[in-house]
Amino acid sequence: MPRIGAERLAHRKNDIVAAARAVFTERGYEKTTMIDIARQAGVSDGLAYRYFASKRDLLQAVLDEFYARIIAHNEECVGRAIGFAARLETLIREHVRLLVEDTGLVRLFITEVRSLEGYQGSHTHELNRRYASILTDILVEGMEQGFVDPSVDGRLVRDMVFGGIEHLAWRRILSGQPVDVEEVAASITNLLLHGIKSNAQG
Amino acid sequence: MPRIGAERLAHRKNDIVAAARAVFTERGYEKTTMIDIARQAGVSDGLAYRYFASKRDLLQAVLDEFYARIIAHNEECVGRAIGFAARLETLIREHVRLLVEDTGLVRLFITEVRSLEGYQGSHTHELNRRYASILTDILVEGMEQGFVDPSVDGRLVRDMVFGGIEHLAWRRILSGQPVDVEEVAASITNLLLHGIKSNAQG
Amino acid sequence: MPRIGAERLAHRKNDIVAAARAVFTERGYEKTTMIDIARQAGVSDGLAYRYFASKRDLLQAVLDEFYARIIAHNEECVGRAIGFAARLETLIREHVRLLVEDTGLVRLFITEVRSLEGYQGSHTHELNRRYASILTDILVEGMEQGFVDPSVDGRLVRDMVFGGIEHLAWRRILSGQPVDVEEVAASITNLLLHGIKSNAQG
Amino acid sequence: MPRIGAERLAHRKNDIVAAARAVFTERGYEKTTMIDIARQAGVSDGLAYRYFASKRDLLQAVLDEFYARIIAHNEECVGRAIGFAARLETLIREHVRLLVEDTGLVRLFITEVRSLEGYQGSHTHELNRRYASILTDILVEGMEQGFVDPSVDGRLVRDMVFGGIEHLAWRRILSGQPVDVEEVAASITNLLLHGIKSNAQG
DNA sequence: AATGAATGAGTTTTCATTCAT
DNA sequence: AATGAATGAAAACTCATTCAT
Repeated sequence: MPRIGAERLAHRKNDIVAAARAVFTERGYEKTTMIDIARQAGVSDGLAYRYFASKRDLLQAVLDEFYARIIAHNEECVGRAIGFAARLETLIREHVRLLVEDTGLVRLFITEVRSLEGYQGSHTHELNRRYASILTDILVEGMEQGFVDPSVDGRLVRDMVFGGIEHLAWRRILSGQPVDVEEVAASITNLLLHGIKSNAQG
Repeated sequence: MPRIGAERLAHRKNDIVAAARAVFTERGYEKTTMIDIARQAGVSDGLAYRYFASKRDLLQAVLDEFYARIIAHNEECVGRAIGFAARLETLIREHVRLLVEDTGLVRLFITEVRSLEGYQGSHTHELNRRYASILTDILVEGMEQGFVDPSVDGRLVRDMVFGGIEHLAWRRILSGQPVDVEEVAASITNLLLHGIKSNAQG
Repeated sequence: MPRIGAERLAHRKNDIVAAARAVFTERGYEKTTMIDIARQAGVSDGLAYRYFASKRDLLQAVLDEFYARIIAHNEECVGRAIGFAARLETLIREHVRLLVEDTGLVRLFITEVRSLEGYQGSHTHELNRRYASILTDILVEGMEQGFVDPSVDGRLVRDMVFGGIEHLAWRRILSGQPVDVEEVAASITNLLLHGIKSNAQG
Repeated sequence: MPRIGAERLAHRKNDIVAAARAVFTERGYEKTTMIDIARQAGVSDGLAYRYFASKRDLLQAVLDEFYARIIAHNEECVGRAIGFAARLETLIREHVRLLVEDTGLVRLFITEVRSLEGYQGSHTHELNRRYASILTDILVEGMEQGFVDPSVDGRLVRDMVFGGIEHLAWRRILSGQPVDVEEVAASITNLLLHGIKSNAQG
């Protein structure tokens, strides 16, 4: 007599992950209790353990879901853009948007994911790799088409783009100033393409 | 008649701060216990409380000491360099060196300092501001001398430099690959100055 | 679907309060630990915190329960007695009985309740007031009926009765001598009514 | 080379007892730390242990000194009064004064002395006995001279007087109202002598 | 499947007491 | 005699996790 189908089960599980995301991003991993999460999900704390073996696993699920979502989103956006410059700016724009709209999740990611034991080789690491490859692919294509200087180190660009935007997002968060996503993305793209050097001097 | 002078006292205090730095950077703030720190310092846990009123205070001390050290170091290095490009590369180089040599501390800083209650307007915030101004000053000077395009947003550059190097350091740490500080600094400086665009296309 | 009903819940809570009463009265508030109480109640220390937010709260609960019990008991006994003298003696008798049977609780009350922060205006204060008013009401009635000298200060009488019995109870406890409640109550009532002065001299 | 004589030694000891009295009475025994006491006495915390083997011993010393003082004071005052009624009122007056002026010490006494292990047969118990005997002696004398009804139980009177005044003092402390020592003493004496019964009815 | 009562190890912090100097 | 650094044994309280119902 299966009264509750796989559908309902998955639904419950999603509820719990959603609740965990909400509380983790608000309070941070350490300061969040399983009861906080359960209450937020409208279930008992015991039930969470039916779906997730530990608090850590729940974090993993939140992070994976986040990654999957942004990879899908950004891949799609970039796929729709045509040409090197447009693709690059699109990715930068969507990444800025992400950081600005999902700061809590990003912070959670940054502070926790890297301390996840066995990160190397983990599913999360693989997702991370895939996310990064969106940019890498754009750069490789750009190089092949002659838009990008062949001496440029793709990994360095990746660090500057993702690290720089992260830093920017935090600074804005702290100061409370709103961010104009389009404008900031344009500026970053421009900076990345041409650097800071004055043409007069160059 | 204190037989144990202020010297020994300060020494002990330094021992405890050093131990705290070591353990905090290895395990993170939340996962570190006062007993861990005390044991590392070779003292009892009770003694740590003679010098620091709380675990939080100890973190503050670690962070402040760190900031003071790097500000002094980088200001001095930059001060010795002559000319815009040299100054910029010097700062980037020293920042890379810092992140690579002190990754744990940087991570601690990033994950904890920003969640410090009352960060805005705090002593730490002021130190942060001062550290950032080293780069800002270089850029302003560079603009005045015509090396930097006037349309460049200094804060954006700051984000790209500090955020990018941070990201780079982390990636290297995770992968365990060694970093050639001089080479990486040169690459970053070059990237920052000229961007990624191919001259052939530009 | 809670399988363990409110009944069981209340039962547990009562167990813990009872255990707290036992240990507090034996060892005093400060010297009692939550583990002492939990062990006495046959539960873990963590569980006590499910029911009471703090050790202080547990004390409050013990005190309130005590007060409620004695107010109900004494009001009922006094209500059944007819006439001023009988009412007065009844209250004195029941108060003596209380002190003799519940000395530990009374001591707890005396030593702790008065140092309770925010005692003034608290629920406990209100209960205290109500307990005191049982005697006050008897005295007022006695005055109206001409049994009590109008110049008598009711509050003073209250102090003599409650304070005196308290003192007596303690002395007896220390010496370990049994107390004949009826006899002592009669003596106190007599003393209170007529004073110590010899009629021969009066 | 005895540089510091017994005199200075005794002086130090007195300083420490005085400091202990001040802090104990203000904060209570449990909440007072040895460092509080040492600081108040202007000495190091280690030194206190040269004079007193433990915190408990220090409490004992404070209590003994207090007892010795009030016994001497009250015995002297009572000794100067002439006649039963005057002696009785004098003792009551001085006891009220004591409670009102030294509330902290009295509270300390009440809350701590009775939990002193081995109170029975202790020096403090002996002092207590002696203090009580001041009143007993007055009553015995009063009986012999026909002022006091022979059926009166001296111990009961003692309880009413000491317990009653204690209760009164606390009530006043809590309410913050000032106490007119002379007036209150007169009222209590009157109540004790004549009781509350209306003459009209008696 | 679902609950939430129950556990107990772990955390920060305090403080009486000791002892090298 | 005097100091105060140092200890370590608690204590209050929290929370991930388990399990009877």
